[in-house]
Amino acid sequence: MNQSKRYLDIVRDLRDMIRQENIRPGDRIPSERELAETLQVGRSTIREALRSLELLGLIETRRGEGTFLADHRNNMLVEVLSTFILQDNQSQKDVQETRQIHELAAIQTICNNKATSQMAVWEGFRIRLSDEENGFQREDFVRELMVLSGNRLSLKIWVILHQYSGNPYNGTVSTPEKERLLNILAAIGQQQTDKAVNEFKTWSDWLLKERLRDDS
Amino acid sequence: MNQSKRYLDIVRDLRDMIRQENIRPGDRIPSERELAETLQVGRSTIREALRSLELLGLIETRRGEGTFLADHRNNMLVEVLSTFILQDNQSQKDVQETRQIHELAAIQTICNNKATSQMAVWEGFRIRLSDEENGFQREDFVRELMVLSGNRLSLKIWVILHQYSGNPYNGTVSTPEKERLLNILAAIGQQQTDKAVNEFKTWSDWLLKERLRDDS
DNA sequence: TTTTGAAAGTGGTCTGACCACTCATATTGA
DNA sequence: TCAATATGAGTGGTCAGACCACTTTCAAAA
Repeated sequence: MNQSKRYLDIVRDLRDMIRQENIRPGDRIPSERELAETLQVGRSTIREALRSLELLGLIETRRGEGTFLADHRNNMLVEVLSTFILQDNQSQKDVQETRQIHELAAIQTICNNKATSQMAVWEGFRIRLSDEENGFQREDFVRELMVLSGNRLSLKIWVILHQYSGNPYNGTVSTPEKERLLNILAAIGQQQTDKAVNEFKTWSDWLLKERLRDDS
Repeated sequence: MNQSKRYLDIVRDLRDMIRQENIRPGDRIPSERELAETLQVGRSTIREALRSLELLGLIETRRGEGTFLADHRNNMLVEVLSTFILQDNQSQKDVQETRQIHELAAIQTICNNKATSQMAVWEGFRIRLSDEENGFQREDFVRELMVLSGNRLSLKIWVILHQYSGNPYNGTVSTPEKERLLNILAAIGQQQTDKAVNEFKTWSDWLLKERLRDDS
């Protein structure tokens, strides 16, 4: 009777359609008008369903082209949720802490895995650090850690938190920092997990303190 | 130039409005027509934004009554996402991993803090575990960990991931589990951080494996 | 006083109309 | 012939207006 929320049915129908026709990420799904015709509902109802799925990052729409099943690797779910979740108390401390949680977990994962701990990219960082000329971007290093940890969700969350943190790794390393970073890189290469984690934490905490001092 | 997606702006506007006017969960937000008038957009655009937020479980609409800010208990989000996203093993793995990252960080924080590690609530868990009659809900324990870690952002992320994970801690502990948990509780009480973390990880991993076996 | 029912307000849906944009194709110009 | 251009079909983005179904309110009727 009161089956309110027809757009929810549409969401279901879409899911089934995607399943049945084996539509894969990146593929195009029928146009809004076509779906409205097929499912016998108004176009606005179709759009409500599609917009919902879009906000969830499940589909992607391109004006003039069509609607596509999204590669959920880049979904905005986390972003949307964060903007809502972080509304009340802008507890910067929580954000910083949580960001670091993900970073430490990443470096731990990397150390515990022989393949990732021995990657050439670390040697590359070492060289760039030793090169006096070359400005070493902190963020490149940390982002590499997050990427190589292999956890895409964690990476996505980190990116958001990193932005919220006011890009704490922005800028190039100072001379006293270089030694610290070389230590971390060495620990990674030798799979000394605890040492790498601790050194990183020390560096990260120190950096944060510096930044606070600069602001005031 | 024209940034498409007006409804995304609406989402932002709504967030700001909710924040500014201090609208709390359960409170009513302006009607669709009112919002359309205020924000100078068509009602259908407003609806697209609202429907998106509804699917996320952030608002709740009742025909004839209005739209309300939701309590964060809605699990439609989980249902929809699990049917769309979680088919992918890698994603599933990422979610589980990320959830555990937050849990391990929480238990570590608790152990490192004398106040939280000595709280009476742990003694309460010990008693409940020893009591044969009393069914011990795993989830109560883990949620307590997350809450007492003091990081509200981490807690909120965890709640979401926990739902995504298919409530891995659902149910009561079996007899062989009790010893494991008692060990964890003991380690917490004695502030043996590493031990607590490792024991917890072992338990969590074991639980996950059990669950996978049950499913197949 | 209690009951009833009409009115106002709200979300749910549909229709039809434009607009802005993309892309494939036809047309034009060299 | 070939390249540049114009055009038209198709698509998502948005709007306005119209009903419908439902809830609440409150004044009129019993």
